[in-house]
Amino acid sequence: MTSREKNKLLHGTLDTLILRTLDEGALHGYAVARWIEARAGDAIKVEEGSLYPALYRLEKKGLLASEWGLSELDRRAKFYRLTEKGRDRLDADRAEWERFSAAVSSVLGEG
Amino acid sequence: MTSREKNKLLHGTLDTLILRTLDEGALHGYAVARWIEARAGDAIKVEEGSLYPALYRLEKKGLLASEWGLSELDRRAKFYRLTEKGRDRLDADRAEWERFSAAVSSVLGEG
DNA sequence: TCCCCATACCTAGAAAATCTAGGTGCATCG
DNA sequence: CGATGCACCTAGATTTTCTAGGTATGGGGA
Repeated sequence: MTSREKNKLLHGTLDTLILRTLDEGALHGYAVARWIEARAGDAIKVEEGSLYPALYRLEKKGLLASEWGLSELDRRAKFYRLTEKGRDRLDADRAEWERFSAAVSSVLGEG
Repeated sequence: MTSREKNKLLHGTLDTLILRTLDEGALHGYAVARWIEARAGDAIKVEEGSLYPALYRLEKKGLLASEWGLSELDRRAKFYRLTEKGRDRLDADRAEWERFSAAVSSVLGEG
């Protein structure tokens, strides 16, 4: 392996993926990871060491709000939901992703 | 701006963009940056503080080879070209980008 | 003439994000 | 009774990018 970082492309997009996931409704952290992985096929693995720090970051920035509760399996779990600010950020991030990924694809393209 | 990093999505893709650019033929560093920016519209800005370290990294890994020469304007310039290993890496990176960007888009998509 | 800008390179240090590699506790299944 | 899955947490290493400087040359405009 050249680098220790498995998913270096994830840099900067994980936050957006989390925001998008919670746009579906409140979920606890563990479920957020599973949801993203399910939608991504096996192309993205959400490591817990990336996930939890990301959730704290987002909450600290006021993009998420959290609340303790019980999971589907009656386990203690922290549920996150999008704030209004978070929804705005999601819109902006989506647009930025479109812009950026189109640019990269156009650079990578033949000719 | 939330973060000091202007183009946080660039993380991990810059190397690939450089490899792809040099697949066109040998170019000096400064020209690589201009070429990428031209292809990307104004969606990507290649900072010199990112560019040169990236070129050294890639050369150190054996993906690029360099040689001093003269630019179009007869200035001293270091020309880089893809090695065989670099071309292989480009192929792999392209595939990984396709895979990853498709996954992100599918997560971000509605529904 | 003088200064600014573009070309072309280089680098140290800060900042940010991810991953590794551990850890906790509890419940369920074999 | 041990392993596995759920659900959370975190310190430290690693990597990459950016900021903000620097060098040197040459041409164009005031």
